[in-house]
Amino acid sequence: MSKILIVEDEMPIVDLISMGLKANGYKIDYALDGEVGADLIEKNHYDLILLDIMLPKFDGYELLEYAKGEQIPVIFITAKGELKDRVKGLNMGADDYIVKPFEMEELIARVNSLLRRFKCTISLPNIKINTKTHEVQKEGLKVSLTPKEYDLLIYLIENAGNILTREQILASVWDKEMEDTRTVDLHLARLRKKLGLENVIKTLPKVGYLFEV
Amino acid sequence: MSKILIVEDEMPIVDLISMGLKANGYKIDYALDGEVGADLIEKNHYDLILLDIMLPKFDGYELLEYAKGEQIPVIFITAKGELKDRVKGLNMGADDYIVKPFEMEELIARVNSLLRRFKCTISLPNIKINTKTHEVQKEGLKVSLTPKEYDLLIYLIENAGNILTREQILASVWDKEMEDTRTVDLHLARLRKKLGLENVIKTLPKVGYLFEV
DNA sequence: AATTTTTGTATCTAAAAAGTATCAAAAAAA
DNA sequence: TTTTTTTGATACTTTTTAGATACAAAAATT
Repeated sequence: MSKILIVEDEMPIVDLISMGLKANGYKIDYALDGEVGADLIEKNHYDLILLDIMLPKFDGYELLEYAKGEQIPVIFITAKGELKDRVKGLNMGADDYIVKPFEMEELIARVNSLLRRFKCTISLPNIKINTKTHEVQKEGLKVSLTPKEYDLLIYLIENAGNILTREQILASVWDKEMEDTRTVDLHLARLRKKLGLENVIKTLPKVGYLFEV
Repeated sequence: MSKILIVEDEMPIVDLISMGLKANGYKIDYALDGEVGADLIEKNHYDLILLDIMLPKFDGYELLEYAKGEQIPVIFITAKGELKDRVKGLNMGADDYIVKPFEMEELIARVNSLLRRFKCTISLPNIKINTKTHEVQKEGLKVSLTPKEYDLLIYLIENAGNILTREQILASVWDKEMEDTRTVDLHLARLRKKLGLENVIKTLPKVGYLFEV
């Protein structure tokens, strides 16, 4: 389920958008000003941001810059007539815009389309994964993973926040029963090393592993 | 995603066009005069050029000639009434024209249509393919591909950016089921060699191949 | 603190996969 | 038909990957 952040200072509009998107299966957070927005972006992972330009605290452009730094797709919300804003927004890297007042259908269509355009990438702090090409980047640099490593990584991410026993991992990634070798440990070690995940993949002694979110 | 070059000296118009096209998923570069335009064409690969006739440095016609040398489709932007220009432009090989001031919808429709129409030539960095005659050029020089090689190349391009397993390739290009020979590898190797695609067609061990975009 | 258990990791080898040269069959062209 | 071109099978080489083992380090237990 994709998570969307709405940054918009008019609560009625937030409600409206939020309602429409929730009905379409999206998970919504919102911020009423830029500061809270930046904060939320930093603390959470969003798949898309809906951004009003006219914001209290700091304006939409700053937030846009921030969001693009995180490579999150952004749809700009602009008032009618604010052509300048739209141009500036798109030039700064916004991926689409929508003009107030807008139809909910249109918004949803644009959100769906943009997510489709973007969704082939999983982003974690420092790490980016292109699920289409299996390309993995660490701090912008390509890291080449073997298929097993890649599978393991995806499995860990899918189960991020859950404790995984070696048996579970072995069963899911290797399709094997109980084994009494260091295989799982070994591959986890390689992942940790290659991607600098020493502090993200936690070892729970006598229990298993945990990919922290 | 197609890349479009706008060559136009009035920034507001550039902004306007740029905005409209970006929102439709095109990637945009622009040049404010003919010199920069020629430069960009030389350095990058564009799928289409939007070209104003009245340009500083050298005029649109020169640039048009240059663009047509590269076989890139061109839409001319003309001011109202300049019938002469339109005729001249079309005679010189422009593929379409649009009259200022124009509706964004119209421009987008024309761009879409022209790109569709021109799709009989596929251009990649260094490589040009005429899908009508099946002629393939590498750095301007004809490279003769066998039918299988050609089919394979087209298939790869159509699926550029996606991982293709040997099974998929075999199924699509050979219309065969699972095989346990080096056939696919062999043909890939021949393509790589003939077209210098060693670094474009990636091998993903244990997975398949990837034509990088 | 000493011991035991568990986990981390370096090294090495087997095996799997991919690259490629060669050659013969099949298809197309002459 | 003969010749040429295209296709693909085979065999061999090189590269990559997976995983076992052994030992070190860390954690848990006594």
